[in-house]
Amino acid sequence: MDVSHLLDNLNDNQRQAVTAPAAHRLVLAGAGSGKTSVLTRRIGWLIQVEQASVHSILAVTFTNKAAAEMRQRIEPMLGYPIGAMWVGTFHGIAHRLLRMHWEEAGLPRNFQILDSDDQKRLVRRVIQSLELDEKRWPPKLAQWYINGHKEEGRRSHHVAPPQDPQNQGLLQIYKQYEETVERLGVVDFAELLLRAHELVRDNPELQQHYQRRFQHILVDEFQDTNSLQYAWIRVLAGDRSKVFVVGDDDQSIYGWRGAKIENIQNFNRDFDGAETIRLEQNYRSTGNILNAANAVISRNSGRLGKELWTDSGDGEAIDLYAAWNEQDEAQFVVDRIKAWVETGGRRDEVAILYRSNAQSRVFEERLIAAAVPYRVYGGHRFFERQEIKDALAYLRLIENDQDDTAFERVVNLPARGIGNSSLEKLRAAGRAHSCSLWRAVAVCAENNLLAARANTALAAFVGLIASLRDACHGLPLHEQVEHVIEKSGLLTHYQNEKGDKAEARVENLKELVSAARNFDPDEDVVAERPEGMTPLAEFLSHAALEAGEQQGGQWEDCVQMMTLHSAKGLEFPLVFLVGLEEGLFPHQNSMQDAGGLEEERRLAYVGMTRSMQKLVLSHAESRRLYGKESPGIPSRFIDEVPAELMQEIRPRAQVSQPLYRPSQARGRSLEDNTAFGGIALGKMVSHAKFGDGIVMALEGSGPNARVQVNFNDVGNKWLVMQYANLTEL
DNA sequence: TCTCTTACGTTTTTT
DNA sequence: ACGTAAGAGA
Repeated sequence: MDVSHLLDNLNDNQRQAVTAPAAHRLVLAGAGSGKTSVLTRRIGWLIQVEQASVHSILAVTFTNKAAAEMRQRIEPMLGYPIGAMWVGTFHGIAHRLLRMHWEEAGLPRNFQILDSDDQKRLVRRVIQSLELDEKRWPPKLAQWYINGHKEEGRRSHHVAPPQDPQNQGLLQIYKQYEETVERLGVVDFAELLLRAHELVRDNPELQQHYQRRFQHILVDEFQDTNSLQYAWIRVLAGDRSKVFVVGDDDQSIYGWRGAKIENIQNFNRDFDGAETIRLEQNYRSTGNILNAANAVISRNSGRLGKELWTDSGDGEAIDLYAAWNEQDEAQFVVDRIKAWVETGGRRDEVAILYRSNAQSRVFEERLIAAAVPYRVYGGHRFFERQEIKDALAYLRLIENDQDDTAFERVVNLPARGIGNSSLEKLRAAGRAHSCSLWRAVAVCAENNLLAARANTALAAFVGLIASLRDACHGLPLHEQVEHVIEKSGLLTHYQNEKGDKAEARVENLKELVSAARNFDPDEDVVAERPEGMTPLAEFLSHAALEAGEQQGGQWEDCVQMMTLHSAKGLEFPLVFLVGLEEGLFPHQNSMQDAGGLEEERRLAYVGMTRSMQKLVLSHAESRRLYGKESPGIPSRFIDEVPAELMQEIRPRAQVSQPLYRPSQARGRSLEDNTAFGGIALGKMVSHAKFGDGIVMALEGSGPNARVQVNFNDVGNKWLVMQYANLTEL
């Protein structure tokens, strides 16, 4: 068989990686070194040369996008569809294992997936049911605690009993959460991985089966794996499979969510006889950009070592702009973009990269003023939108009425007279009988625990769900969705809602019907389709696992704006890396420890290496962020770029007079306002009825002057000065 | 039950 | 500064 197409246009190292004899391999692939190409051709090589069966290959990625891209590149290469090959995300593959072996995994056949928003709500309910103070144990923290333990492979019974009350509370929440999730028959993201790991680890037959089956395991973005994913790969591999991982320790930027850079650093130790192959030739950026990026990243310690190079010349200098403030910075960038377009460049060749989302606003304002179309990455994706989740909650209840998260979400949406007090009684009944809210409805009815009106309303809700379930039976998926949206009253509810968001919501609900119509389960699933899954159940899993694109349609020639994190993997001819100030980038919260700072530096490295032709760095001498104006010290990352590679557009600290003065805060000056008499912030005052208190705020003037006083007995009150008759103490 | 007020948080994001 | 979300009052 002619396999030259697998090796065309590859450099020596790439070729070595593609054709390496079977053994464990670590491919250290620098930014822009053609790693996706190597990965897909490696798979082609295994099949066409090594005669590996498609069946024997497992390819794992982090994002659906990467998985889809890999599939799309492999199929034309082989010339036939690869349905039998397992290509997917960690979560997707884990999900498939659990669907196929739900019984061994101890899950109900129709288990559903909680996304992180669902999970947070559920954690919150658990905290409330334990009567713990949400101030002291915020749901977000508890969620982080639970997922953190799961990602280290720890169930609640593995956690050593803590001595301090704070952690005791968290552990108690974790325990209760485990029980609840079990009862509801739902599974969160971390649970997918943990359960799939336990399934293969603790079940000798399955373990042997999969270890025999997957002769070749390939992993993309290996530097982003967490402990659990690493353990999972190891148990699936056993000691026969060959593991081929591709990654770049210098691009590890997800340590804060559990990724262990040590995994890539220890690969050669843990996988016997592993050999490292480096891809250092870069096909993306100019020499100047690479030299700058190399210089910055060289300050990190413990690197596996790698230096990018190119044979395509130095290119233009890197520009450095010292702006007076964030407005000036944005205007400079917009002017540069206009010049780029005027000289024939496209807008979608330009990216503005920043450390945190809050920075996008100023750029948006200036771009709008200059009538330059743009697109901001991030924000809610399709299946995460409120109205979509509402509709999905109805569908989930049809599929599984034990799902309290879905029940709570829509029991009173649209409003049907089931208020918080009735719900609280319902929850109490559920707790008392350890049953779902669905069953608690019947319990309450039998024992007359609720007001007659609430009882009727709940009975009607239960009846509604039951009738939706009946009506949907046998209908094609999209008609089920359509029916539920209409008959549940959701559509009418959003149609009647006012505001500019409402219209988009109605549109989205209709879009959900189309999504259901276009949903083709076959595309998603291999020959070993899990038996007994309804199309609806598959659709719901799909919605949770693949939240969909940010927004469709707006792709045409727009300036691209995104955080440095979301820029990973992308490339643009012209890149603006903005906000290079100490405290902002590197971010304040990451500057304390060496590890955090090194991750910030890798982020800088990622940002710089996005640029193909021209890189522009900028910082502001003064910046207004979160309502406060503060002076900015140029980021250390600027100093780490060799000066000879940079060209200063406006030399730093040359003049001290800002062009744009920071706008004066429109604070009311209190000195010239006589309405408050001698009353001022922080003073103790006395009121005839409320007693003594301290002045918290002053507002308005003349007859409208109001004062906020925190009274010792009755707390905060707003009082009109004119009538309050306060006396100073 | 709805609307208004107040408090809060605010690095990065995928599944 | 600003948006959101929970809580309080009408």
